[in-house]
Amino acid sequence: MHKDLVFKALADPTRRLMLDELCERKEQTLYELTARLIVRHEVAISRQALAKHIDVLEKAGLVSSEKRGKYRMLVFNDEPIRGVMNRWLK
Amino acid sequence: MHKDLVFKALADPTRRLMLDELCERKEQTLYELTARLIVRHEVAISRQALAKHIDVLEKAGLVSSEKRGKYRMLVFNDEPIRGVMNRWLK
DNA sequence: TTGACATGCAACTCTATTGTTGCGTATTGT
DNA sequence: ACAATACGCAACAATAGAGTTGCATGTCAA
Repeated sequence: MHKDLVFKALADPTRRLMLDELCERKEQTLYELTARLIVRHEVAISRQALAKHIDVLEKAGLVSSEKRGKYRMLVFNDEPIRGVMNRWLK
Repeated sequence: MHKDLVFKALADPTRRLMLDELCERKEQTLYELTARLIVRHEVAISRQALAKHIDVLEKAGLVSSEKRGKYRMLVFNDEPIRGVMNRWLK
């Protein structure tokens, strides 16, 4: 878990929204997540753009994915978030 | 305190180093900070570049500055950091 | 088997970010 | 007064980031 990647991943507001959504419903397909972001959060973005964001989140360890048939299941993981801010808090 | 700005500010490794240094010694001039980053942390960067980073940190509320004569005193503020990650932790 | 569907991959554009250089200004010590 | 010092401002270059489009691949249901 590289902290650089975690901070980078959290820097984008769309990715933070994706984490919000995945935190609420831990297991979703990329298709579900895309639909939810567009409908519920009014994110005007393409599926491919969201797939790129997922890659960034995955490299940071914040999301893990598993191929199930034609679906890609996404699972949120809060472990990288725990403790990254502690260095500045007394 | 806009969380967008906080996450953006924390996305850059040089800025995180600056926060580390300012967290350790709460009050420094921009000149002191520059010298310390170059000598102690081997950051190869110009004073102007660091001044820009300070602007970003200031807009995020992570650093406040005060003009004292020809010096610009920098003070670290951890308040924006507290609680920004809570949304994803149960 | 064939068509619809969910996803993967690659090239491209556009913009923001990071960094530099050069010059200007205000303050301080001698 | 004058030189050194600490900083501010603006223009520019280089890179990375976010998003799009187009097409390919693999899976499932009829």
